[in-house]
Amino acid sequence: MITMQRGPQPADFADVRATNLAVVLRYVRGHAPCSRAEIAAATGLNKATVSSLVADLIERRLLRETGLTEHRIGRPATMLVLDGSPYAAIGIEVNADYLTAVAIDLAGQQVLSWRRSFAGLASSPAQAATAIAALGRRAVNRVLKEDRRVLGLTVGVPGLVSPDGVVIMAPNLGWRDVNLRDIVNRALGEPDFPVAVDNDANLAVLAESRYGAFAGSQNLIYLTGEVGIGAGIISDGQPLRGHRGFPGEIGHITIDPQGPPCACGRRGCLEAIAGITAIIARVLPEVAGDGDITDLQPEVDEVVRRARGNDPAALRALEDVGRALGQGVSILANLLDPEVVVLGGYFVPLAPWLLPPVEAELRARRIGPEEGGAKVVASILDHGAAATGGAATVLDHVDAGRLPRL
Amino acid sequence: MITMQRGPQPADFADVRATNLAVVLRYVRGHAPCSRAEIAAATGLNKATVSSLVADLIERRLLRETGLTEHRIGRPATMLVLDGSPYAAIGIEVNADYLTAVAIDLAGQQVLSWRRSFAGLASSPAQAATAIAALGRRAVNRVLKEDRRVLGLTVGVPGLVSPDGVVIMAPNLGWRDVNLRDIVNRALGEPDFPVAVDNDANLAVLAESRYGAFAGSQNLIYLTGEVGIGAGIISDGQPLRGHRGFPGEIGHITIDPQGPPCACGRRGCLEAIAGITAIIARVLPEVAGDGDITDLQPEVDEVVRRARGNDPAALRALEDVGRALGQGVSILANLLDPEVVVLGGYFVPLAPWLLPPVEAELRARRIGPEEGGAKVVASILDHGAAATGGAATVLDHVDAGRLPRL
DNA sequence: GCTAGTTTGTTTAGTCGGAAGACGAACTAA
DNA sequence: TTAGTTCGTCTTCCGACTAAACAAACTAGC
Repeated sequence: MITMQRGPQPADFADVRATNLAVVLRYVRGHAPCSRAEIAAATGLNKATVSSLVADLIERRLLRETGLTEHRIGRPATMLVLDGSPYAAIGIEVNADYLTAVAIDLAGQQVLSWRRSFAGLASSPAQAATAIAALGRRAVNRVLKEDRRVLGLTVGVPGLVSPDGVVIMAPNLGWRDVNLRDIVNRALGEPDFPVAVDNDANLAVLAESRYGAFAGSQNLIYLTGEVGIGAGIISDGQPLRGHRGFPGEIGHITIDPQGPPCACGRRGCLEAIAGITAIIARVLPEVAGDGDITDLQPEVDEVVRRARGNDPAALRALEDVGRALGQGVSILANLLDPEVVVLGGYFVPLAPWLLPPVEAELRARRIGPEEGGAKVVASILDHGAAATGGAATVLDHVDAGRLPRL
Repeated sequence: MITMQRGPQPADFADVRATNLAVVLRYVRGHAPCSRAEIAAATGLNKATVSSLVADLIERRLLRETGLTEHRIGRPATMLVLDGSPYAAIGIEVNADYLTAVAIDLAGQQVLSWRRSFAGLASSPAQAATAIAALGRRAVNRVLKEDRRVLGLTVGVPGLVSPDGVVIMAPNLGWRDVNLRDIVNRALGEPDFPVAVDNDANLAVLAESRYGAFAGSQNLIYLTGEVGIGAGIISDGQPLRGHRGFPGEIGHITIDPQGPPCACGRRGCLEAIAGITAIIARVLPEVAGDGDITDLQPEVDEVVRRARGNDPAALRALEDVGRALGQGVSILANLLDPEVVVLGGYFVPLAPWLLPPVEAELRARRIGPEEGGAKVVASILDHGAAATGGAATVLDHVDAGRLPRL
């Protein structure tokens, strides 16, 4: 099927070829190992065409033959698998308290995963970009040392990012109007692979739709459970982009007009109730108020410890938080009708206590029929979801037909 | 550009042809009258190809030559325009208090617009379907009498509609699990054109994106201001569908936990504050409470009269309603980043009093930068927006390359 | 009026890529 | 050994776009 974009975008043979190459590539991604005949039968493409396409993909080293089937009637089939090895895509995730770098090969195998601490708010954008570029350069070198070509590098940032890679604002990093893509691109020496910058929730939801528990879902939402709460939305299989590229700002929905004050100046925003700092302040009042944002993992661990120990105050607090979160999720579910809402970030370790009130709230506020309604689950990806998504977005271009030339 | 769907969807020459036919058709729709040479220059297609495509479209009577240019250097160009006349698409809108039928030709010209009263809640689904089919049959006959072929008929219903045309629930009609598409299709005698059923907000937003003040926008939201409040969403030029096909349920967001009770059992839902019956109850307490839903236009007219007369209670009530609506719009704007939110239905006559508080609330709750943020406007289409959208959705299939065979 | 220049749209030849079907290869079953 | 089955390639054909030449129809200017 050929679909239309806004402007006049005529199609020609190159498009047909690219489409069919991508069809074969994606079929093998999902059904490896498989034979040419199987691909032809499943896709409807002619056997000869599949042979030609596969030859092309093998020549580009995107596919590899991997032996014959045996003990079957008829001529044995030569099986095909993705050959991820010659290529890799890199994703880097910027957070208020740490950086993550991930590289995955074409087959989706993680070939690198690094985490280093990072003082986001304490760094100027230039310093931060230097740190990001340094991490990126190290990742690139590592990948090159393994004889892989780098297909692209995408940076995820918790904030509003314009389509051309300018960070319009990132409150938790203290940035405004930083052209991060250009800076990183220059710091990497204008490499021959594309450098992109995107919102962390957008990237995380992409990772979730590829490698999460509901991989393959066409309609899912990812909630970042970090200092702020943002939503990444995949609708009909495509990331929702919006007019300016700033969708997913759900953190400042008013949940309780009499609730705690929020940094935005209002009271009772979702973020002010269910953001991780708000949770910590509520459960661990004794450590709250020191203000500076460092790696919050120790505090989260302590919250988990208290909940595990059935500390009544902690349990009550988490139930309140879960109800608030459930209200937010209900709005998302009724408005966007997703198949699943994935809770990410620091919500993951707290999920055993958050999920029941979230689900109760969702049930109570559901408009549509029960069956098929939105499920809520905790992410099975770790904190590197946005970084993984950054790498996945690079692979998406390949899957969509932009094959790397040899 | 060829984009990918979920499954393996190979492309071949027919797809290329269909794509390019649609490219030409859509170019002429947007730039008529224009010449073949102009189309070739603008689209990048070869002149010979454009000639071939245009010949094809003329043979199908989708385009028409309309004379030559004069007084220009060089050979005069033969101008092309859309030839809407041989075809028409029909849309029917079901409301709690009336039915609307609209037919438009391929050029987007309205060729028919009827409104008849209809007792939605008082009718059984079978009776209602009979009424709908009767109206549809009359519209079809009228169109056929004008020597037009009917390309399709789409019915808009205020409720949850599954992709195969089953009305899962429509509270304001009292329907549950009604296979309206089959019923109407049978009542029309299994015609050779497709019959579809869709949610009214989905159709209205489509009409808005084609014929409204922001026609052509790729990211817009339409709020139905009827007895309930639903949202139709167009994102990246495509209607947002959701996992089950039930997006846009915004009416039961909690705006004020201490607000008036809602039919859903909670308090202070958006619909319970800003739905048209709630507005009437607030501004005209003396007429409220009679319960049965008839055509509400007289009551709305009275509300407008009082607001025009600067009745303080009415003005205060409308400002409160506007603020509540503004909260709902803010959630939409921050979550989906639309270019514009269009207020429809009974909100249109009340817009002069609703828009200022809505905009104030939106400004106060805006997360992203000011410039380019969501605008809020009243629809310039009348109550038949969903019907017009129903017809437009039929034309969309043509524009996407599914040309009618002669 | 005639010629040069310009623009339009068609014609012709060429290329590309997928479809259809024949065919050889390589296996199992009997 | 033979029949049957399946795989993958080869050959032929066709449809659709491109490129380039060309005819048609006009204006401008002498």
